[in-house]
Amino acid sequence: MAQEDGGGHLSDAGLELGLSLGGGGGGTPNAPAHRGSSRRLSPSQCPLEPSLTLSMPDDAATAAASGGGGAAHSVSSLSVGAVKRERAEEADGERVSSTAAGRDDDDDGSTRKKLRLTKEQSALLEDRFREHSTLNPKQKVALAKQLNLRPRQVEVWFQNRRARTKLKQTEVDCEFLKRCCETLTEENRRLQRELQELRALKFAPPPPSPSSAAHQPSAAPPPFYMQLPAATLTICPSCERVGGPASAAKVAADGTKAGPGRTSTHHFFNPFTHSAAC
DNA sequence: GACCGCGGCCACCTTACCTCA
DNA sequence: GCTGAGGTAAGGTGGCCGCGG
Repeated sequence: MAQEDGGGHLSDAGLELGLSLGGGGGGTPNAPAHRGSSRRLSPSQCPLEPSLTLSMPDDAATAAASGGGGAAHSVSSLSVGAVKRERAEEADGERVSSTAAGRDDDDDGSTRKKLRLTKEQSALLEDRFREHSTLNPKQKVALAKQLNLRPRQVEVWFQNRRARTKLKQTEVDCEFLKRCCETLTEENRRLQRELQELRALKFAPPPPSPSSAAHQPSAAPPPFYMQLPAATLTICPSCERVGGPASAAKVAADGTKAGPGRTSTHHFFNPFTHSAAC
């Protein structure tokens, strides 16, 4: 699939994330086709429902180097399906370690004890996460051994860490979209005012001198789309026009574009939903 | 080659526990 | 000491993919 990050790499506390708007994806050491690493966020996660997808950094190269893909499957994994085995073994007393919080002998099996990772363990896990947001089974086992934890704990930590990162990223994205929305609203208001002024001018008596007709909106700030990064101006897939607010503004200004049967021809390709209102 | 079952991994949601104000 | 909020380890579930029969 060889998906690329859609751009917008944001750094979050040193964590590089690929923010893929709509078609993103990356690579994981374990997944040859990078399955599941780029998922649509549920609407509940973002009130603006931009249908964002987030992707983790592309680790394809390192995956190849570290025996990812098929090789990863050859290593006996200790996850989910194996977790049951692992837990059964643990129930039999074959605990690797749960000494992280100094509570290693208090488990009667009925109550769930919360173990806290030590600072050193957390720091090392963070380091590894910065390198790769996912682990292949070999790395997992090695790291678990190094940290004196169970592989399952390392796996869970990475899962939770990814979730936290994604949540944080979602908040950032929502904030960005909110600002976009506000700016566009303001821009729309400004254009409406400008349109009203131009209409008033049209029906007004001709000006005595050209200089007085210089009712230039040049004092106005540059349109919003001029302030947008280039990545937000995308090509509409259906009509292959440059999308984004620029096209919408162009169409709005050029009334001839709207035919009899087409009330509005907005070539505003929304990069978040991949839907062009053409 | 298509189909099916299985194992593995992941995202996502939820729960339970811990810490702190 | 009690309480509520926030953080986080861990449990559970469903989906996707690769592999082998």
